[in-house]
Amino acid sequence: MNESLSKAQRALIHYGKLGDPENEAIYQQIFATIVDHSLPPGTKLKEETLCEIFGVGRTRIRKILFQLANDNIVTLVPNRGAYVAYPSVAEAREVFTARRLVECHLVRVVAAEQQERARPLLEEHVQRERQARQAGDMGAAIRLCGEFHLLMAELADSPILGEFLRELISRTSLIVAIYERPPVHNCEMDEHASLIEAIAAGQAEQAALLMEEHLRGIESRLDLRPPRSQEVDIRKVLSKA
Amino acid sequence: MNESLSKAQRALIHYGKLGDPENEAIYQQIFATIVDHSLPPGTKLKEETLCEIFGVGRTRIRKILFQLANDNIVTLVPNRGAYVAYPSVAEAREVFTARRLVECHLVRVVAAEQQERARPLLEEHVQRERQARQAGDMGAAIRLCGEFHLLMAELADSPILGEFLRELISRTSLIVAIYERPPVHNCEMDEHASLIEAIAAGQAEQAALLMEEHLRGIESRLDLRPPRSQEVDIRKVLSKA
DNA sequence: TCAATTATTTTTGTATACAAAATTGAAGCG
DNA sequence: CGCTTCAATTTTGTATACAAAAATAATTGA
Repeated sequence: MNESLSKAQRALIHYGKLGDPENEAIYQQIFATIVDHSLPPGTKLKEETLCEIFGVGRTRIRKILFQLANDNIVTLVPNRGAYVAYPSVAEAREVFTARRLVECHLVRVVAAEQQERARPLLEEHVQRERQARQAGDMGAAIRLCGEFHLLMAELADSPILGEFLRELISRTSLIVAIYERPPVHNCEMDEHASLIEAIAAGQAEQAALLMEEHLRGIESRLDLRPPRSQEVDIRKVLSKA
Repeated sequence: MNESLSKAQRALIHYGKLGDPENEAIYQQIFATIVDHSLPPGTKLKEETLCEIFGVGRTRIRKILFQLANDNIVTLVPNRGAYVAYPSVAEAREVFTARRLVECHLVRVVAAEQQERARPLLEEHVQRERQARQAGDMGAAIRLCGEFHLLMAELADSPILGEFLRELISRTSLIVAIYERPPVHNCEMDEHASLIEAIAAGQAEQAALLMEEHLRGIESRLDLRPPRSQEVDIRKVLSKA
């Protein structure tokens, strides 16, 4: 067989991007730890340390860090190493803009085409999140809250937008970790509940509106004013003395 | 300094994702060759061969292939190697859906907020594309046509949506290579021209509409009927004899 | 004492050697 | 002649050794 395009190729055997299941597991573990705020933004991720933790060589850790960088939750600085990403205010704003665009679209599709399938799936999920929150497991709660939004892509049968949304949601976690104002309940549960109602009723526009408000609500509970700590003109500050 | 978050980190030194400029150049070269249809979908990309071509070790080629896989224009099959991606019909459809969503949004923003800045930039670009086409350099024409669409993200100052769009556009190139019907002029030049008019006039809704039609036009000139070569039920076909 | 410079250590980047898996080609059997 | 089985070859996956760069510590001279 001299043919360049093999059947296996067309069949699209999707193993996750890292090929090996063990690599995938390590990736997921680091990913989860970043997203649930256990590793705060800016944390240095030294290769050697990760090697020891997971008992693998540097090659594999390197591949995983590169993947995380592609997810935009890790920043790779040449010759300096990997850090948990620290999104800027501008990035934060655009993440929310993009989320509104994508999620309003998805929720509209789901409400229009998948009302019946949606309700049980979504309600079961909200239920699980409620339980995690009551049990005090905030890590799981954050993860489940993100997954709720990802379910829209699943229901709309939109893997490409889903993958993009997955990125946006994990970046949102970092943004919240950096810019949250003291008393923040990330995703209000009752907002999810009323969203489910609109979807199940097939009210696409109403659902889109609720999603829009929901996301604006999250954004508005952050402190995204431009002039943050850095950005100070040393000259002006010091010339007062 | 024991601090985990360094100043260099915050400053976000964006070197391209591959760190080294030489790696970036190799990446760009392979990327361009795939997108301009020199390497057709399904082509096997053997590591050793690429090493010889570019005179570098396998480690670096590997990183570059991994990056291309993240762009979704290369598929990595575990233990089998890298292939130029071969998007399915379903993927093709979703790429166009996502493009309509993103590009209509961007063009609306540009028409509403950047009318004055937009016209000269866009017209100069269309001009260059026209020249390439007349010179018969179809590779450059394809590239420039894609860049025209990317300019919207630039003008709208939306790097995140821009990066996503960059992916979608390069995937479109593969899709066109696979599913085009005989006489296809990829992006109609005059459609771009009327789009520029609407933008420069600040007619956001009109511009969005034109973009929508433009993208639907491209999609409609493809042959995206579901039952393609594979997908045949062997039993049914053979039981007739 | 403090700043600048140099030496040392640490950490990342790349090539390469070796192991594992897949492909190819050759026998062997029906 | 076609099909399976097994060996030989090719190709990918990973660890590791070494080079390059950055961070840290020590030294020197005002």
